[in-house]
Amino acid sequence: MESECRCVLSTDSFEARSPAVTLTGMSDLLERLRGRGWRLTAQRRVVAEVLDGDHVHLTADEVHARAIERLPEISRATVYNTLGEMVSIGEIIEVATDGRAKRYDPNAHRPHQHLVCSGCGTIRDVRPQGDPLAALPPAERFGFAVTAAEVTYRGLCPDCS
Amino acid sequence: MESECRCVLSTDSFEARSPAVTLTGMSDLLERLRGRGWRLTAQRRVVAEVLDGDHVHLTADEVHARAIERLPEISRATVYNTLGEMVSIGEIIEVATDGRAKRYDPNAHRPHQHLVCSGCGTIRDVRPQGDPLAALPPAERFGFAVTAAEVTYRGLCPDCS
DNA sequence: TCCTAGCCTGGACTTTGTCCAAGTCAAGAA
DNA sequence: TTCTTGACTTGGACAAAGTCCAGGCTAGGA
Repeated sequence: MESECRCVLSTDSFEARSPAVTLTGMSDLLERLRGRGWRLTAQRRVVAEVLDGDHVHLTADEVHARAIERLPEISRATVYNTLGEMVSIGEIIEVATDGRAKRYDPNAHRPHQHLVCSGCGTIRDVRPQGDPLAALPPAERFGFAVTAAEVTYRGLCPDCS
Repeated sequence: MESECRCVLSTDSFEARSPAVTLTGMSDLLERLRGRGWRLTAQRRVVAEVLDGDHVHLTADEVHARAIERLPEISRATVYNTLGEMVSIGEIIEVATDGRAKRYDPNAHRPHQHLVCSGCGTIRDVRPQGDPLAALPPAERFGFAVTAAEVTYRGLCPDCS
């Protein structure tokens, strides 16, 4: 279901490794965090590493479980705090596709929507054509200042259908 | 967090409709439930009554609170069970707009989307133009059999902006 | 009126998320 | 390099939302 990320490197090796495509995004993230005056702790580094990749939509608990593999003493509270902070500064996106646990999407700097499998829950990032906001006529806005539209497409993935 | 917002007048005043319309919808629902072989208990009747109306998006707890006013001994478990059953047979819709408690929307037989105030949480039913599904090109479907698209518009309501 | 499958109840339990006091440490200053 | 300090982390308690279950109740058919 969840895309298994093969980039399981140690915390230390992380910033020293070659600039592979997936890593660029992460270095950018860590640099941006430092630029905001964040202290770069091992915990924050690990949370950022765990969230690296495309089509990554982990719950806080999943992030914690993967973080523990690299940094066994990291606490649940720290994972929640770090995720919350990253969301509040717009570095990652909170996704609520099922009314259960929130999921966290590191792909915050490229506008996209989500395609969810009704069978297994797999989520893919997708880019529909046009601007979904444009489909809402003024008469249907009830005086709201509408600024965003989130679309969740649903269906069965190849494995479930 | 729930609406301090005065733009949510009473449910009834909104579309200036006649009371008859409302009641018809409810009778229909109860009739449909009976038609499915449901035993019509006082508890189910009360849950259906509480959910009646336009732009109604209550949490399970809110449904329970209102149900208790009419039937003090109704239990939380019964409310959850009844809501779950109504959702599973398609008579009401589950809405997850904020990653907190699910909300329940009785307007299941008219296709619509939701407009949510980022300030106070108020939710309105809206009808965008066109079919949002059509905006997702085959190349972006990853082999999924896509069957539905849920759109959540966000912005500030007149009172919050 | 009686019977019984289906429904309801209260409470225990799980999952998800928040809060806090006390200890730890990253990074700038000396 | 060492020191200092305020930001960060920890573990545990707590809260909110939802699920499960044994036992009692009842709608509706016989």
